Amino acid sequence: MPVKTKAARQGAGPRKAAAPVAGPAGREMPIRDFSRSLPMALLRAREAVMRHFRISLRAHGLTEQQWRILRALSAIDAIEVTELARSAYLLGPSLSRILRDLEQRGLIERRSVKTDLRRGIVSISAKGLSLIEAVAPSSEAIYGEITRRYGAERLAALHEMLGALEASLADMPLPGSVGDASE
Amino acid sequence: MPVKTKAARQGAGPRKAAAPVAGPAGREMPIRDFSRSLPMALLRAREAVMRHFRISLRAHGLTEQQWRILRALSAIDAIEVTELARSAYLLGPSLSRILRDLEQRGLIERRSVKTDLRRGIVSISAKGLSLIEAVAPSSEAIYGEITRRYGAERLAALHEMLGALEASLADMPLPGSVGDASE
DNA sequence: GAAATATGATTAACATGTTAAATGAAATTT
DNA sequence: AAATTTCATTTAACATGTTAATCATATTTC
Repeated sequence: MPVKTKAARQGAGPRKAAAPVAGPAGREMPIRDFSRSLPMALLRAREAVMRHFRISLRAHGLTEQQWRILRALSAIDAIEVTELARSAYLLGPSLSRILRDLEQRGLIERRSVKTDLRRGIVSISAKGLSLIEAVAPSSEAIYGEITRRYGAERLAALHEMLGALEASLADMPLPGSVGDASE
Repeated sequence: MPVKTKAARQGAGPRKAAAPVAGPAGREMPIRDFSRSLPMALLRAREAVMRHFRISLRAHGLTEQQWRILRALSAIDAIEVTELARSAYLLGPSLSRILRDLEQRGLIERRSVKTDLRRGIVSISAKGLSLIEAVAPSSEAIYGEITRRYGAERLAALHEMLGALEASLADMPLPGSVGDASE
């Protein structure tokens, strides 16, 4: 019988050192454990929220990203592709693919700027607006229930802290820029 | 049943657009704007953090998910695939693909449980451990700088709030379960 | 005003997220 | 024991994330 392989449930232990210490496997653990990983905590929290919306969106034939785009478009008359990418927080290539699909489905409309043929302009169609109005109620209901469970004030505080985190790192230099001669 | 299907009461917060109001385009905005979207806020915060780590990982030929797996494996002697999926927070199919790749690269080792040939056992190899030790320093440095900028206490508080959010929604019924006859 | 450069958008290539289905093995039922 | 069901894992199919390359149009430079 091999070692007890059920040591996977980390996180409850009092081990907190950032320096290498002996782990359950007897090896040195060069880094903090998962429970202290910020990206992981953000990912888990986001997934806990999103799995509720995903079901609702899927019932309407929309992915999360498609919904973000339609939502962004519903708030304005028209917008350039680059601007839309920022607004919906998508990378260019993803947006490009999704717009192609949404256009084929008749949910959006496209044209180009006459003074600069490189730029594309996107707007939501009547059909797209209808779809949003069809999805919005359940989406709002889910958001309401989440707010009720977590608490409106706590939710507002979380929003503030997330925004502050983003702001804190906005001007943090990326590795590989100046000062890192390890390459 | 679970959620009140009427306009999610905005609670105490400064309500902005719980009910449809006219937006910049003159249309009705059926839902809250992006800046108040919790999934979006979590996504943006996570990306603000991850973009720093991604560069470092990429320099070592690793993706974020591959790193999560190696990290989880480094803390234990061996682990079953299903358990590893929970530990690294990956879905089965993703894990399956990544393990195949990591094994071909010699970073992990696999075998199967003799008493149950369905189950696979995974462990990190010496080469995998070396890679972790090579990546860990810059990873820790990045984490340290993030902590310094955001503040250790604030970071701990954020962790707590994220965990609480996850816990709040753990038993929240998903749409489509009992009581929702809107389909 | 043509060549060089810069910019907006798309395409390409590969990795992962997500859901459904298939595969193979063990447990259960008949 | 054979048939069925359950379980662990993998494969399949499609959508997106990510980086690099491409294409067309604009701007700059000489």
